[in-house]
Amino acid sequence: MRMRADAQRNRARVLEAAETVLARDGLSASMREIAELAGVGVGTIYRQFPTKEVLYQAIVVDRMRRLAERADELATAADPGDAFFEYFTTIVEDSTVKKVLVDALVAAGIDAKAGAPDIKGSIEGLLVRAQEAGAVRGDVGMEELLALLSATCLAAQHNNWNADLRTRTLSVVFDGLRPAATPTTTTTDPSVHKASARNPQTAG
Amino acid sequence: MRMRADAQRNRARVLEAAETVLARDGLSASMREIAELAGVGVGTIYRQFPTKEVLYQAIVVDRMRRLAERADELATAADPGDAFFEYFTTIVEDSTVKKVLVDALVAAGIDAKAGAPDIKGSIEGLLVRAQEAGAVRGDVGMEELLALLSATCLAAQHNNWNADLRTRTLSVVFDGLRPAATPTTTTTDPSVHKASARNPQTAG
DNA sequence: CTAGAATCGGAATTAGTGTTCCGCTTGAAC
DNA sequence: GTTCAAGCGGAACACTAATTCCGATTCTAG
Repeated sequence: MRMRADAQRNRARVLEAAETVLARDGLSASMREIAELAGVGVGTIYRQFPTKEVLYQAIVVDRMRRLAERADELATAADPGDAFFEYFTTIVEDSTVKKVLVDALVAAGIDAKAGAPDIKGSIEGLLVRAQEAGAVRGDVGMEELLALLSATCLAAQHNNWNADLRTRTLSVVFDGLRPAATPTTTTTDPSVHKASARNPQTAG
Repeated sequence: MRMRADAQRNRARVLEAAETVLARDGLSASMREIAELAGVGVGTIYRQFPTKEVLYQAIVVDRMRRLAERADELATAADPGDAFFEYFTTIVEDSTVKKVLVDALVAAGIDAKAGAPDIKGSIEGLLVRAQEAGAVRGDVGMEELLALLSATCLAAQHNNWNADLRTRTLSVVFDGLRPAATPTTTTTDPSVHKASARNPQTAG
């Protein structure tokens, strides 16, 4: 059975407002604020989403889906090393602004969460390819990778990293992720760090 | 003028209980719970600490002081590299259990906080010595270091890292912090990571 | 245009927090 | 032992936020 037209419109408004507010305030955002921004009463939200948590879920799952999609796209990139590090950077960049993402990414240990697409699998794809290409140490597992990803996202958001600090910090982490000898790269000068050579203009 | 004996006893109890509860729950811990654990009424807490924040401050400042002391101790260690990495590890270890520490470490951007000792200066001492000894890349600044420290503490606590994951994750970060060629160390085998060689039995 | 059900808005309810208040208790000075 | 101010406990208050409820409104089938 189809929804009434106004109900559909309101549902969309609520989702949009929730996305905005949750991005800014994370799980501590209030329903009232979302309702106000959406231009509806709180009751209207509850008609569509039985609890605050379900509303969050809806938004987080959507974000996760997009993230997983992005990972799958990058999985076919020409340079698996670049793809891997770009993906890592993108997520950390996002998390400065998207508080929910971080809360969610971390809160539930990234996986679990009913209905969430298999983002872990998608990321693992990137990792394995990057390792096969020799761009990432072979002895780094998914656990460490997710731990590092959580860590940087959490800090980036919590301390509001600026672009410069983000670049410098990730540069250290990325160097740690690379094989000790960086055998495949053409540069033999150890003072050249890939991470700092990345050009942010390619975003989107 | 001296405090009444029972007041002194209660103050100590409150501090101890607060330390415990805050360690577990961070800033979201409730005064009621602290009072209960301490075996006193909430009013008793407020007699000694005018607000929740002052109570937190007292505990955080104390922790910071101990942390700074530890850093100063390690600053005279024989091997500045070991000292630096050991210190980093210790703090991350602690933060799995001590939620306040992390909240505080991160919330205020580590410095500021009235009355807190100059922990930033102490840490910088360790960093500089480690860099002079060639154990840490010279181009790593305090900002990145604190960012990495925040990041790992935050994640360690939030995701409840176990000892194994902590070791493996820090191993990656530490490798990123070392100079590319690791020139000074006697070991030439790159698969040997100092971090994983640490023996946890020396705690306390 | 009208009926009537779906939907709405936002006041009321519920629950949890930090903080204040005040009658009762207790340490310690004499 | 007496005295009494310092100190105590925890009920009461003020506030905030999630959730419920219901009279008023709005869609849509006919």
